[in-house]
Amino acid sequence: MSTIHDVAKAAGVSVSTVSRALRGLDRVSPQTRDRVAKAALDLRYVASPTASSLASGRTRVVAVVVPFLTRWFFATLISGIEKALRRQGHHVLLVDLEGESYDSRLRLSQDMLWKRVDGVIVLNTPLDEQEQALIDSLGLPVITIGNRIRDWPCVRIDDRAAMGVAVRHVLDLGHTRIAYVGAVEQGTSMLQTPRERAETFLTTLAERGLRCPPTWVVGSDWTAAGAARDVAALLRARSRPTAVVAASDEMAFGVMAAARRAGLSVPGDLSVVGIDDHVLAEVLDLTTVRQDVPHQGQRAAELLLGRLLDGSVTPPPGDEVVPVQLVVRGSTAAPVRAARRGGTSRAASA
Amino acid sequence: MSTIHDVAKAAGVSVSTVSRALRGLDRVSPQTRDRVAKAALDLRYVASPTASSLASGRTRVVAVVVPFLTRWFFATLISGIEKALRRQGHHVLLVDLEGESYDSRLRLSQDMLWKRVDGVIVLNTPLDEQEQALIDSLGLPVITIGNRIRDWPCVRIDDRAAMGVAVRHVLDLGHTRIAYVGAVEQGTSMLQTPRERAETFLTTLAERGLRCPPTWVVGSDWTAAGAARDVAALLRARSRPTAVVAASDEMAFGVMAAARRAGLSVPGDLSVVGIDDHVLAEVLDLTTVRQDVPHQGQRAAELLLGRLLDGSVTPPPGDEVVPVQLVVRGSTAAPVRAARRGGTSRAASA
DNA sequence: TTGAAAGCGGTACCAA
DNA sequence: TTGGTACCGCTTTCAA
Repeated sequence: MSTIHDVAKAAGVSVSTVSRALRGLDRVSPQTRDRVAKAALDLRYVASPTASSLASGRTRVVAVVVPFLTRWFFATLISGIEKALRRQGHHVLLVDLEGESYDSRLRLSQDMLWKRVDGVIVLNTPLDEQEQALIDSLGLPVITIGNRIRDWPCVRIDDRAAMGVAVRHVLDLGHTRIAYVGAVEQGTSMLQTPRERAETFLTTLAERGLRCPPTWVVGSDWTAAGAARDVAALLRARSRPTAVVAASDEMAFGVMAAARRAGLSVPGDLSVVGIDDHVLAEVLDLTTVRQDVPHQGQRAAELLLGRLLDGSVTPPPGDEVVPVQLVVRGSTAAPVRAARRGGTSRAASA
Repeated sequence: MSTIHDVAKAAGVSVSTVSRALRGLDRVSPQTRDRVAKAALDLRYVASPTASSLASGRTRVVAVVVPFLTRWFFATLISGIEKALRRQGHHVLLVDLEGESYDSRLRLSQDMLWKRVDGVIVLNTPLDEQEQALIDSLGLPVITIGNRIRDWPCVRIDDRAAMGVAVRHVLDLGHTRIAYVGAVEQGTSMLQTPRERAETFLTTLAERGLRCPPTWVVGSDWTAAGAARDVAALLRARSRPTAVVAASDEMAFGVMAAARRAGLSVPGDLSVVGIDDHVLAEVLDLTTVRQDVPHQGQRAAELLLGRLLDGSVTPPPGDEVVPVQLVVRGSTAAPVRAARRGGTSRAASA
């Protein structure tokens, strides 16, 4: 492949001129610019990103830090980020923190970032003090998504508002016996989303003068399979809820599956509502609170690029909160009278 | 941050020695090595990857080319790749080819790869001649996953065998009225997987002396929602199949949803089988043919690393074919007698 | 076993 | 508007 020197020679100018001309800087005459452009094209010249990076100190690469990426939510975010970055000639370096076990994730280390990226986007991951200090010491700008970390700009939905919408939806349908899936033991996770959603579930019930027995607030690993396991007992109990609010659509899928296995029909015997509008929510006919995931990725990328491309761009004053919207589908309905009896009305299908 | 010169000064040696010592090359005395290591540690020195790349010509970055990454299959592959690469100090640069519309994907271009990565892993994407020539001219080693491209090593399952297993499963249950979802119009896609699975569906039926009416082989965009749309008419017809074979689990989910909407029970009125063992397959109780997706990503990464780390490693002789396995769950059962009547037994839930 | 020095391929400052 | 030329920070001969 050809270098900048080849282009300079072919165009009959110096390498400095080639560099300026190709990057669109001013102080290059139109004729010169054309000549250089033509020479570059002829030689199929593309500047070595590694050389430019070394010389300029900018890599045009952004690290996207994810707790794991096999989940629809993260993959979709990344897709949105990638597209927005690419539009500005930037690239995504994936940093997957998923460790061997569920809780032991990898730690962000210097060699993942140092001189490798110009900025960082952190997806729904709480970073510890050391990791935050590392990023600071490297002088990297950061945007977070979903989970706030100190004063770094954050793109997110209002988790409390979203949960409020979900809960009020089933309340408005007339439900009073409502369970919750997605609670996380206090201190187990530093994530705001599980905590805020769970809290809001309880406070929203309280606003209507309702209370929920502790056993009806069940923890979960936030997977569909986990949620199905976790609510199974609840649904087979003599006294069972008429509605389940899940903190995410994936868990809601698990709840619907568990209901079916317990011989309960949805929404006849049990209403189920989630949050996200997962790609499968429509086909599985799940009522949910939609959030625009690709958009959040895009916005995070744009905010970061704003700082990267124009250092003078002031960091946005507060978080960027993206609106949510209730999407009513077939998994919720008004409760049937006398729903207090056990759920044994119909045989399970399997 | 400190540079190699700082370390050299601190250790009282030359930069060349630091370079050798830190990279574990021989011809460095143990004492010197220790001294350098200590100095590097003290200074929190991490070599600038951009500088090493420029000097060495190696970036320790691998491009992972995906048609889109919001699908479980791709996200899971990437996760497997990332972990395997990281173990060897390599990184993933994401190249998402998803374009604005479904068919108009981005083309691989020189500036995505040139001097940016040491190798390429292509996930289930057919590259055109130009793109192949580009990679050749850049001298990059390539591993493909799922879809074979010329003689580049490919990690994949045997699509024909997998489909054979799925079809024979429903045949063995006694089904004779079997439909298929996931056909792709000839020439529309250069992908081998859709073609081979569809072909094998038909030939496997033929082996048992069965034939399938053309209208029972339905095309699809390979999404759950698409499949649900595409089979809806089929399931409401007077004369309907007792089983549907879907070319992927996501489509199978769509078929199950469509069945439910048509008032058909699964597997009572309709058996459904897919391929993949999607993360949601278990909870949705779908019978499927499992493939180990993370493993395929891992193997592809390992094959590539073999060539990257030791140029003398001979490229593997043929494709690396990963085994599949039938996983029988609750979505398949023997057909009920007189299943020929229309599906109107039960009201849809929504 | 160690050190000196010439690149790697650009960028950016300064002079012309 | 252009060209000359020090770097950017590390790798890699080649000598010592």
